[in-house]
Amino acid sequence: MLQSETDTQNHDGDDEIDEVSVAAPTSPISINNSSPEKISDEKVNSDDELESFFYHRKRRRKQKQYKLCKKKKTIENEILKNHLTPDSDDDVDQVDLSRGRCVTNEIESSIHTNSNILKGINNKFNEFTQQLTLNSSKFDQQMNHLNTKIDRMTSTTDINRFAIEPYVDKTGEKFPDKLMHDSTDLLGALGTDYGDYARNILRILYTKEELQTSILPPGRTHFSRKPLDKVRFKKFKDAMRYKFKLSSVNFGQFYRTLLRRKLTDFLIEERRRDELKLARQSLKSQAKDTNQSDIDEIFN
DNA sequence: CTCTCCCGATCTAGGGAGTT
DNA sequence: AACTCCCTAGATCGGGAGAG
Repeated sequence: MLQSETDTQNHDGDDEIDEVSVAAPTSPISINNSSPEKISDEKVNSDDELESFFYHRKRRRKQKQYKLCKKKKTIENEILKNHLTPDSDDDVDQVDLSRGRCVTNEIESSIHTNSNILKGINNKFNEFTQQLTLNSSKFDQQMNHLNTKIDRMTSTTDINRFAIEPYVDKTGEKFPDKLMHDSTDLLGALGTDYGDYARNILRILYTKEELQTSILPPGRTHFSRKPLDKVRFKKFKDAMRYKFKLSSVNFGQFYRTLLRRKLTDFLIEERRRDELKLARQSLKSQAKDTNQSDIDEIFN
């Protein structure tokens, strides 16, 4: 086919796909070849096999319709003829009339069966729709129950409190009551959860400038910022472990999975805090200035 | 309304594996 | 050996949520 030729010229990558689709053994062409119309169909261009297949089907349907039409027309003609020619034989008339009635009965019965089938389909469809509505409402109910359960669970669960549960020591290790840094007992510091406590300890162990300019240890050579002092960071880790009685084996995992992210965010916030404050203050002062100038303008 | 904490998305650089 | 690609870890940014 001309179109396919131009297609292959235009899209080299599609060649394989085209070949497959034409040479596929499941192609309807093989079925078509065994049809009674095979001889007449030999004239059809072999390139356009798919089209010829549909063409056969169309032709067969057309022929059927044509035959039906012809039959109908002859019957109608016969009936008409019988009506218009009263001289014809009465017996012959009766035979023709009965033939006509027979055909109309056939058509009526076929219409009847078709309408029955349609009714059946309609009923089935209605049943299906009802079932679907029922199921969806059941699903909605189940989802509502699930939501309620989740709400109840989350309301009674303190995520931060239970998050460290897997890392708590279960071997009965004895933890010290005090961990001094200068004159401050680190274990005496307070915090709403382990994240809050960690931030407070870092604020005790390091100066504001250190927190603003450093990153978490161990740091990397390609980072511009230096890591926090390692000795004090060891103290920080000890404080965390003693305070929450965490297992020495699992502490590394606790630090990596739960704590580190909070700490990096904390350090970044330490850097941003002052900038934000300054920005807010400047905005405020600007607003104040504009207000004052407005007032001055009014009075002048 | 402000401040703080937190999270998802994105950026950056190193390191390993595979290819030329 | 040089290069590219992909993965990983950590830093950073933007913005939402909640407490006070």
